[in-house]
Amino acid sequence: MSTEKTRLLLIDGHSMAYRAFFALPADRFATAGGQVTNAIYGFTSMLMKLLATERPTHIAVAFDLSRQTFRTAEYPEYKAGRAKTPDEFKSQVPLIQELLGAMGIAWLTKEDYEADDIIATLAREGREAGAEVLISSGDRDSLQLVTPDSTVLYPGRKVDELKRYTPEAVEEKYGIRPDQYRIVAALVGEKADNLPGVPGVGEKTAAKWINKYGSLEGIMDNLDAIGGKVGEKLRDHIGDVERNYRLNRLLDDLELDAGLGDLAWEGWDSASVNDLFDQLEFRALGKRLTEQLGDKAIGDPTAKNAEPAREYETTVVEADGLAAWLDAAEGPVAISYSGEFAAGSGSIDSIALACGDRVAWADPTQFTPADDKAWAAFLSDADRPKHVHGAKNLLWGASAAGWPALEGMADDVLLAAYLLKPEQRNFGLPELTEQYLSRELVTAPPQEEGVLDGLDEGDPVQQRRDRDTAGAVAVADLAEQLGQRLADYHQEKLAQTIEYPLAGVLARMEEIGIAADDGHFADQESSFAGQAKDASDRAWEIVGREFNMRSPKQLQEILFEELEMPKTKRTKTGYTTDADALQGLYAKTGHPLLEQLLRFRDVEKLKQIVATLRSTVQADGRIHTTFHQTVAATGRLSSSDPNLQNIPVRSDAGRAIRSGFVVGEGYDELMTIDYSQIEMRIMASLSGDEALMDAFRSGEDIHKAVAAKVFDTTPDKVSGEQRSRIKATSYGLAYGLSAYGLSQQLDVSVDEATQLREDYFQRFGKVRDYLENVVAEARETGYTETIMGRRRYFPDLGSTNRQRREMAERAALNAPIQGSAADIMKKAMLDVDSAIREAGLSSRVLLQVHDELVCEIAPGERTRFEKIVRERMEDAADLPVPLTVSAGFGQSWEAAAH
DNA sequence: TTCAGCACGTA
DNA sequence: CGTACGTGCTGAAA
Repeated sequence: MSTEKTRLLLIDGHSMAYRAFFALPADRFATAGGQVTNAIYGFTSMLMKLLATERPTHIAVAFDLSRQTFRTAEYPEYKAGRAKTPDEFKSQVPLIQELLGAMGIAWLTKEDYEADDIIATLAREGREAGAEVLISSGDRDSLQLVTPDSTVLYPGRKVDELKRYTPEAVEEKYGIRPDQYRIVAALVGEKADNLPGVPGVGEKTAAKWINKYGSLEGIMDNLDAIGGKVGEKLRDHIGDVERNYRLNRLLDDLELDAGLGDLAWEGWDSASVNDLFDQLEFRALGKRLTEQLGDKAIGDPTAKNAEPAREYETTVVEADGLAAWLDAAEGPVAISYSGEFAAGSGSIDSIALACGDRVAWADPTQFTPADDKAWAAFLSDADRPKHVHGAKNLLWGASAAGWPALEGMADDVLLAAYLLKPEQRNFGLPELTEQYLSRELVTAPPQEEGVLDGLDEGDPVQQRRDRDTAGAVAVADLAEQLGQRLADYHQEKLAQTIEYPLAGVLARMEEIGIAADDGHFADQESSFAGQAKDASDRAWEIVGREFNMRSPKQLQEILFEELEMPKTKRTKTGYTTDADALQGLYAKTGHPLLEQLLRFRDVEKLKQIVATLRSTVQADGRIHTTFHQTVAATGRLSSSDPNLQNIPVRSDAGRAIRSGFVVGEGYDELMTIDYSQIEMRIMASLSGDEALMDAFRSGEDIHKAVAAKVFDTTPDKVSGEQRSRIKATSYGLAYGLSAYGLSQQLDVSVDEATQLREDYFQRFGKVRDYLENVVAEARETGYTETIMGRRRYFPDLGSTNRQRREMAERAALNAPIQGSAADIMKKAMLDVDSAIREAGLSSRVLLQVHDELVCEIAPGERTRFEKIVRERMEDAADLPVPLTVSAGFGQSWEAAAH
């Protein structure tokens, strides 16, 4: 038997769970089935920390049963006026209790009493038994329980910070003894409990009185001696004080189902906890629990959750040995590799192959001619299925090494995982291994004696070998797992026909890059810099001193404090100084500073863009962006390093930057080709709205045609104003724009904007039905789908938080539209790619900007190439309205605009 | 050095 | 109080 002193930990379950609920974003914590888990996760996390740091021998968690208690019976207004407990929270409480069960921790409730009363009772029992008592509560009333043997852990400012209230700490903070805390609380009142105190009396005043008169009785006896306004208020509210004092006493003599003896903590049941963590889709917590509290585990904590690393034997391929290994490999081969990679290029110095339980490793830079031949034959054989995690780097490296084009890319687990959960942030191989295989990516598997002679663990070659062999095995297992899931969720076709082959197309586009005219960029950079300097000089002169025009903080001081301009829209930290607001201020005040600020912002931004672009021009004189296939939740691509999908186009000066993207040597010109109003066409098609589809079929200027229907006139009579309003309305619809938002954008009244929407839906009623239906269906199923079946999940649609819910509604309404457009463009890119190869053309696609392709045309191919791209784009989807594209040609991206 | 907040570029 | 992204700067925190 242990002789260690009893340490009793008492936790207010609701308060801890509630804190967790508000500290963690609900949308980031939900299972695939839609169960929100943020409170459970946060609660578990806090609990683990408490257990690990406090090491209690006995534990109990107390929960409130309902709002109705003996306190509400005595004073019905007690805790009235509190916001309704969100359903999202309520549904998590039983799971928390289930978790406590698995953790071997007792939890208690008591009809008619609050959790704090249970805690007070157990605390008294503990103290009487000579235990050291720790109380974790978010209710200040628990401070009355502090004694030399009872410490209250009260949440601090940060979520995971707990302040230890010992008698000394209470005294330091409030200037009174813990047993006097009830008097402070009674005098000051507790807003959260709807217990008003004495107006004007705070903790300081209360402490002063208590110290002067010793007790509440003492204060009551000397009511008339307390002078001033506060004295008067005290006398007016003394009834409230007495009531508060009565109600805030925690009862410590409840009859409970469990006593101290039942609270001994034996440890957590690893099998149950791991099962529950699996069910809740908590990946990292199990590991943390084992690390922090492995000694308190009952059963093997690693047994259930962590599948054992697969047994495999690594063959280090010797000279001329690759062919034999490959010949003996039957079925799919998983490939993992490493090397050095830059945008569009790379070199590979480590390759691991896994097939069943056979694993091979080789350094391809050491291949003999025979190995090279076998490797090339394997890579280019479409009948030898290959599995990878992220093909693009391999494709860059393959191309740089002169290997043939890769065929038979049967599975890319990176892309598969993205299709299953497009909103997930981290799709790294270690993460996926843990997520889908419930095991760690072991980088140093047990090795056969002698296999690794001459290599020590710190050797970089050895490290690559360990990492890649383990990686290849993980890829092989993941391919199986994810393949099944793709089938279950009907994402297989999308994976096989769109995402997997697209990776190859993107890798090539990245490798090719787009030619840059650095002389042009340099000229622009200095021109923008000069203009920025000028604007800045003038602004400083107007203000009378130098300041940093790039600093919103300094700007706010000058505009709103020194110049006392009217306040703009609030931000988290002050008032906005964005361009819209500055323009508004200029309209109101006409202050010359604002002109300079706006001009500065404008040219400074452009300068910065050009400077960034210049820094990314590679030795070949071209800019090689990276396209990301697993980032945008809707299915779009994104672009980075640099982002070539947000090069300015709206202003003249901005557009001039596009002149710096030019046709490369050996090519004739650039072509830009884009879909016209693709999202609106999709909206028309998906809604089946005849009027809107007609408008598109008419072939007229779509916004004019729509405006004519809304305003009940003919297209030729539509004014410019009418057209632009309708255009904004049409696009706004696909984003879930509110009447207020529309009014802001069009600078009209909300009434007018509302009317405009009404008129619009009057003529295009099915569009409204469709948009509403999308959201309703997503609420039912939990997800939306694009025309190609791409899914996106929306756990927040059931949120009780209005802002979150409405945000989810707008995103859900937009997802099928934006996502279908992305599907279509991806399909078009693949079709264009095959068609180019079939036709044997040298022209090529360089960039994709969502609905636009930028291409480089080889001499003499313009007509044929345009026809191919145009047709493949137009035919990429079979919609009830035509997909139309328009193209332009020129020596630069700007000149190729149309 | 890292991070949040702001601002702003595109479809 | 309009969806989807990426980048650079400031200023505070570490």
